Amino acid sequence: MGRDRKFSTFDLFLCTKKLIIQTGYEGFTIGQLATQLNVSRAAIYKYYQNKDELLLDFMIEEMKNTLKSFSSIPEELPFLEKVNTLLQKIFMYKDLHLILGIQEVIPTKGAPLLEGKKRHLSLMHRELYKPLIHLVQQGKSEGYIEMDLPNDLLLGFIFQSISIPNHSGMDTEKAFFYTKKLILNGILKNK
Amino acid sequence: MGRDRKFSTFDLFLCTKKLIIQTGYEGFTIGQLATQLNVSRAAIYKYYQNKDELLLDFMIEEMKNTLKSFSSIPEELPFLEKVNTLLQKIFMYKDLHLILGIQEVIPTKGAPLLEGKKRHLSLMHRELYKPLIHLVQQGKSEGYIEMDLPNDLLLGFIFQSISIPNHSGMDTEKAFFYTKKLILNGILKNK
DNA sequence: ATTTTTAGTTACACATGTGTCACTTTGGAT
DNA sequence: ATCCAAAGTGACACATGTGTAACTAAAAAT
Repeated sequence: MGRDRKFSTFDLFLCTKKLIIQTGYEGFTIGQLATQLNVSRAAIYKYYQNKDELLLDFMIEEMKNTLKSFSSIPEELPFLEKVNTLLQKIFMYKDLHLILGIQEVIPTKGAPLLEGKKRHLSLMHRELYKPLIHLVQQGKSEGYIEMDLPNDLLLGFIFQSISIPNHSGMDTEKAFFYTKKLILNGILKNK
Repeated sequence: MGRDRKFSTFDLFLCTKKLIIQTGYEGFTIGQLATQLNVSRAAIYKYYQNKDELLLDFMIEEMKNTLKSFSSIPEELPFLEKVNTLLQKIFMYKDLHLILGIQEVIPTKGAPLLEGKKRHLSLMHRELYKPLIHLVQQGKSEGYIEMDLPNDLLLGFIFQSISIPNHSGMDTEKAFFYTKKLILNGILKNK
C-alpha cells in the first residue's frame, strides 16, 4: 500500500555520513540532507522526530556494520596476522572514530528515547572494543607488546593514527601500508 | 584617553580557544564568547568586523606563539635529542592541529581582508613545517628513519598521535612518555 | 472507481545567531 | 567643569535552522 518512497534509509544514511564528516554536529542540518536527497525537510521529519534521533539511528546502524565486521576475526590465527586483519578493518571503518566523537556532543535534553539510544550506542562501543582489548592482551602475554603500555592509550593511538588525513592523495593501499608500518614500528628504524 | 577595557585581547583569545575546541567552527558563537567575557556581543564587534576575522586573528596569534617556540631548537643537538624536544613542543601545542583544521572550513566569501589573513596563515603553516621536514630528512640521512616513508604521512602521523584523547585522565607527563614511546617505536616490542 | 494508506509538500511559528546603529558610560585632557 | 575619545550597551533588521500541521499525490486494496 501507499506511494513509492523517493529515498531509502540507505541513501539517507549515506548522505548523513558524508555531511556529518564534512561539517560536524553543529554544522549538520536537515535542510542540507533534504537537498541532497531531493526531498523536502518535512519528508525526513516523517521518519525521525528530530535531528538528534536521526543522527543516533545513523550511528547505531554504522556501529552495527562495524561490529559485524570486527567480530569475524578467526580466533586461531597467529598474533601478527590477527593484528594485520584487524588494522585492515579499522582502516576500512576509519570514519567510525570521528562519528563516535560526535555522539558525545549530542544533547539528550532528558528525552528518554534519545537517552536509550545513547546507552545502546555506548554498549555497542564497549562491545567493539572487547576484541581489540583482547588482542592487545594476547600481544602482551605473548611478548609482542610492552606490558606497561596502557591499553586505552594504545587503542587510542591506533584509531588516531589510522585517521591520518591523506592530504597528498596517496592511493589507499599505499597509505594503509605505511600507516600500518608506523603503527607497528613507529618512526624509528628497528636497529 | 577613554574608558578602561573590560576584557583584554589575551582573555578573548583564551576564551576563543576554549570554545572553538569544545564546539568547532559551526558551533562557535560570538554570543557564547561575550557571555564568557561578561560583555555584550556588540563590544566584541567593536574590535572585529565579524566572526571569521576574529577566528583568523586568533589562529594567527596562536600560530605565532607556536612558531616562536618551534624555531628555538638548537641545531647542533644529536638527532634523538632534537626529536625529543620537538615532540615535547608539539605535545604542548597539541591543540594547534585541531585549530589549523578549522581554518580550512572558514569561508572567505571573497573578502580581501579574510583572504589575506588566510594566506598569511598558510604561509606560517609552511614555515612551521619546515623545521619538522628538515628534522625528518636528517633522520633519514643519518639512518634513524626508513627512507621510503613519505614525509607528509610521517608528520601527519606524529600530529595525529600526539592528540590521542586522554580520556582516562592519566597525568600529562605519563601520557607524553607513552605517546612518545608509541610514536618512536610503535606498538610492537623491538626484538 | 473509490477508498485507504503511506509519502511527500507548502507554509507557518518559533528559536537562535549575525552584524549594525544610535545611544550611554567613563576616564583623561583641556 | 566640561569636553572628547575610547569602551560598552540595547534594540533592531536580517538570515538561517527547527519542528509541526494542514494539505496534496500516488499506489494498492476493496
